[in-house]
Amino acid sequence: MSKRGKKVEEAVDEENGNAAAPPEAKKGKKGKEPEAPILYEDPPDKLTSKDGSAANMKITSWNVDGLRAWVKKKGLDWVREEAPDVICLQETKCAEKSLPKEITSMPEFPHKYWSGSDEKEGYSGVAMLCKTEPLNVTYGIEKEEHDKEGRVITAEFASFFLVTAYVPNASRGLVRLDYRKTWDVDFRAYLSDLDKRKPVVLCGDLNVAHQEIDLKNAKGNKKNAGFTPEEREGFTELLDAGFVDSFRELYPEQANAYTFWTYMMNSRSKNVGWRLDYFVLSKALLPNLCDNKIRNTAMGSDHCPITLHLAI
Amino acid sequence: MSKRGKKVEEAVDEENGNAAAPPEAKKGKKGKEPEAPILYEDPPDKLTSKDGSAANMKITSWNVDGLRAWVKKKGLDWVREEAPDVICLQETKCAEKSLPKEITSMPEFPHKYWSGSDEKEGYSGVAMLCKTEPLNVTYGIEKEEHDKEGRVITAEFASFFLVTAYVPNASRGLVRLDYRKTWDVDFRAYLSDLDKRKPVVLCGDLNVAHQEIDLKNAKGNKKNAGFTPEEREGFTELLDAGFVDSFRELYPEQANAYTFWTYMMNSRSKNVGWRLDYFVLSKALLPNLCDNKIRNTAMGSDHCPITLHLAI
DNA sequence: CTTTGGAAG
DNA sequence: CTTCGAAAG
Repeated sequence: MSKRGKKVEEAVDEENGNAAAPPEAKKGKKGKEPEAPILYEDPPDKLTSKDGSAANMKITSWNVDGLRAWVKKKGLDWVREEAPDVICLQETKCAEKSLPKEITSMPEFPHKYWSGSDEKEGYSGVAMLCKTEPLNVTYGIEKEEHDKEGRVITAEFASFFLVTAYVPNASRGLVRLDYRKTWDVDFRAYLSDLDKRKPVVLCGDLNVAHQEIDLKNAKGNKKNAGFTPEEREGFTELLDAGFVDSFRELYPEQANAYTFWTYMMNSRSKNVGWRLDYFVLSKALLPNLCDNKIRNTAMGSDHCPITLHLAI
Repeated sequence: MSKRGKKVEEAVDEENGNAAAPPEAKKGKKGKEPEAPILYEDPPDKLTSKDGSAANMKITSWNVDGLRAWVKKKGLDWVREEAPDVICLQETKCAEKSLPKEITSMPEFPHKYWSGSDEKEGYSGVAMLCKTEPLNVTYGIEKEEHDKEGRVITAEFASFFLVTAYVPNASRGLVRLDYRKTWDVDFRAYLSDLDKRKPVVLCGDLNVAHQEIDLKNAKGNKKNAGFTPEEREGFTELLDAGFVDSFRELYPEQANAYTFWTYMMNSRSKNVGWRLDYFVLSKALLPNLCDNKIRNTAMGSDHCPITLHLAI
């Protein structure tokens, strides 16, 4: 009577999902060859920019995959320890009135901004918590059709715009890839417009692994959400518009550095992951870039947090 | 954006639900008077019948409110300790193919019978596990319209029929009370027919508290599922058809003896409960009745198990 | 309050 | 595998 045997679910993942099951993992199941996982250890924080200026702005971004569950799993303790100036959260999946008071009352961040899905409760949603008050805060990307799912918050600071985004997933079977393409065009236009006014820091779950180096199983995922040519091209076009992927800028050859691992098939313990979370900077900010950390030991979500150090 | 603030839910319970919030509980909230709960301690098992015969048949019934969760909460450890000859389970909410192997492989009960809902997965469902093989086992009550929700299993033994039932809940707002009345009529006819052939032991969640003594908050629940005049009358009519409520037969004045406590409002710790689970016997079995225990210290569900001792 | 299957990731 | 809201109790 059950409609979801284990085998059925795994089959779906392998065909359509972004589960990232590598050939090795599948072999391991049948032929019994565990294969030692290739882990990634993030190096110590570099706290100076290229020209030697000291980092003085720390921004963290984390797709929490359900704010309430993440709070229960002590996500906020980690944030307190990390102590960024701004913490950006994606996939909060929580209406404002249902927010746990552990976070709404957090004194470390007196300035808190929330955006949730208008329609589906418990879907999407982003947040930005700041130590110091931004000059201005806006929601969405100024396009009606994109601004009903709580995906973008923009904060204006003295010398830059900070944009946090939860980019639409193209979904199983790529049923939402067409919409995603439209989003990519419009989002890029939005960022380019901002960039004309002040340099931009974009952070969040951009739901794409840009190059083969950015996920474990490139070969098997070319037709899966997050690694289609269309999504990858979208990211390339964003960079071509005058932005840089700060992690890749700093570590051009670093493989096995991921920010997301599906909960399925023990992917995280095997480091079968994807780099989906980014700090993308206006080129004008390159001199201010100190480091882009991947905090892959922080638990509480299927994504890990990333942290940007700027000297600004 | 959220549609379920705490206040809204409680209001629903108080108006329509069988939440059994007593006036005291409500007062306690506002006026701060905790009120010491009146607990019930089940007496030691009596293992002889009225005429002095020794108990030799032990039957346990438990509404597990989700077999899989109940197994995780060590319900089977309790069953092993109790060691009945037959264990009857209600609200298994589990298709046969999804049963945990901890129970399907249980060697103590080589003879296992399952009945699940044909339509809604994870809804209703009953089971009967036996040490010795019944002469015959049937499912349902021989009425098409009632037999699609996995509510009844009947096992024929040498000297009696054992019927386990999960009687339909009249539901919030009594939306299913009309159906329940039909059920009560047809179920009674089914039991009477069986009774013509051999005496009957009926056990399970009959989803009615018969008299005021059978729940904490009689006054407040007269319009709520489980204590409407119609449901109570249905039970009376069953007794009038030649059956006895074995617990009440043995303990006619015993108040505060309940088998169900809503998970809401800490009802169990306050013993704000209902007696919804019964062993109902054909009158012919009265000489065989030794005891009807209420195992209210057994945890793992919002119901507790009950155990019948027969000398037969 | 807690369980379940279903949508989504 | 895990989140969430929905239906049900």
